[in-house]
Amino acid sequence: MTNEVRVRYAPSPTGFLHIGNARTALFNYLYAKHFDGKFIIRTEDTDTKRNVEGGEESQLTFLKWLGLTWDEGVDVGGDYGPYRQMERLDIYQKYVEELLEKGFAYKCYMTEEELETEREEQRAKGQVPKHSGAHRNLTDEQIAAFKAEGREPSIRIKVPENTTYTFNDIVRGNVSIDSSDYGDWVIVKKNGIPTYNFAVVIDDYLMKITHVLRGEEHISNTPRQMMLYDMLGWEAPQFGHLTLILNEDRKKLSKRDQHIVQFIEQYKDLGFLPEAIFNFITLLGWSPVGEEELFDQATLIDLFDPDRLSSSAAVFDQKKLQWMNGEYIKKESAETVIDLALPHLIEAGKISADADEETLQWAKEIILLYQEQLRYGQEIVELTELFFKEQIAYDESAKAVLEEEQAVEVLQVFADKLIHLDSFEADEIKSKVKETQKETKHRGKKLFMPIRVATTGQTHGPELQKAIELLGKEVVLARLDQVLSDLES
RNA sequence: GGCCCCUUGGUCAAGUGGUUAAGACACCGCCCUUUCACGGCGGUAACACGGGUUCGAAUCCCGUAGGGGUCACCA
Repeated sequence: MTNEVRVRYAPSPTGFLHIGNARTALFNYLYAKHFDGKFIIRTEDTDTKRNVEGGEESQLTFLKWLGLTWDEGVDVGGDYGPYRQMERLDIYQKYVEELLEKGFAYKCYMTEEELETEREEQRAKGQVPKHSGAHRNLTDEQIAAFKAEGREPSIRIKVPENTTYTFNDIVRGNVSIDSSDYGDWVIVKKNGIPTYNFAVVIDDYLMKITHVLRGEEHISNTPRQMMLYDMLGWEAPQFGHLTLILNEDRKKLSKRDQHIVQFIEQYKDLGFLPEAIFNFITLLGWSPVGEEELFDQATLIDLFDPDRLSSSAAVFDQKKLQWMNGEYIKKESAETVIDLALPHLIEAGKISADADEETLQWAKEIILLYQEQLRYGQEIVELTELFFKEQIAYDESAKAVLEEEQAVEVLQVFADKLIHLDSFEADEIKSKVKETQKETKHRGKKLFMPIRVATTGQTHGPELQKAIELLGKEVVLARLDQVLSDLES
């Protein structure tokens, strides 16, 4: 099993699961599953200042919600643990010493101020800020003096000269970057904690990671990591840099883009289905052969082909996600649709949280009336507005319908028939519509539209008879009366 | 600014030297349904630009332009 594919997703517990990170996780997952490999979750928590309480748990919770499972990780264990970097500090220590002994790394006593001054000077000269390596060869006296001042060292890598790092990117093909673009960089911070670029290499190697799929923003980190693989005499995994997800302005999606919902948790709260999000995100930066777009997870795993990963960034189209979610909602059971939508009616105050059985049943029927059109749970609130409003407003197109010459007659006759209806049910209502047709000789649009508009206030909506039933006799008659008296005056 | 990456309709995208340049979302129209919705059918709309290479370029090469990423003791 030496060729076993092992890939990982490495979340930092700094907040909620972002759509971009979810996508990275998803592609790693698909990669692992497609090649019958292992999918590993490793928590990268070395930035202790940015870690947030519950961050790790939240990440894992929403990864699970999306339908991902993993073979190794903090919660499920595995043979290559621990899976949390802050619990691997002693492991890193050994390699830090090796690098120091072999002269690949050195202690740097420069202070933050000195570093900043150096950068400022370089910028002033029009140069790109690059660490000078000033402390590469300190004498024992100098070191003693710094220590006497109470300075703590960080540990830096001596960046090799005249070396070109080339890697065959899974997404982009050959990428090469010269070592001269890098100054000596830090592998262990003053606080003794390793940096990302260092810990990642040690972990990926020890965890036998074979393929690293990560965001494009990591391209410039890759040569740093390759230096380490070289120095330690290890073979590097294969890298693949996924394109970024952009906002409508074609900029990297940032938390400031408030018009775009960006966290998986928010999508869950809005009443999106995990299967739809999984499906949609997979199609952002990857496409299968053929014209199908709706796939379940098993099919996606089967179809996944890293060669078809796109190398150009994609704009996140929320409208299409909504459409796709709607496609999934149509196929869902009544129970699931109700679970998705009902909480929103309650939250919006349309239905009381402790409503009686009859009211609840009524609300559920209303929800199901909209199953064909509902794109996400929360949308139910605006869709069903007409069922909860006392006064309905008629827009221009609605007024135009009511002002057609046959409208009054149709509504008059229809209202008279409804008054005498004992069981106010869709079938009965339908026959009353039919009787109205016979009596008034109006049919089609001329018949239905005035009724629809007068009762619902809308020219578009769900199935009419059922909607009228759910509106209830009292409300319907009141609305008809109101419209008629308005029209007559 | 240096380095790296990217460039097919408004958006997602197929395409790997010869196609009427797919398909999906959105938008518009028509049909079905005696209304609406669903569904079906159709339409508008694209190879950033300029040079090569070639009998022939969206496809290969070189420029230009535009966009993006990155330049931390953050990941």
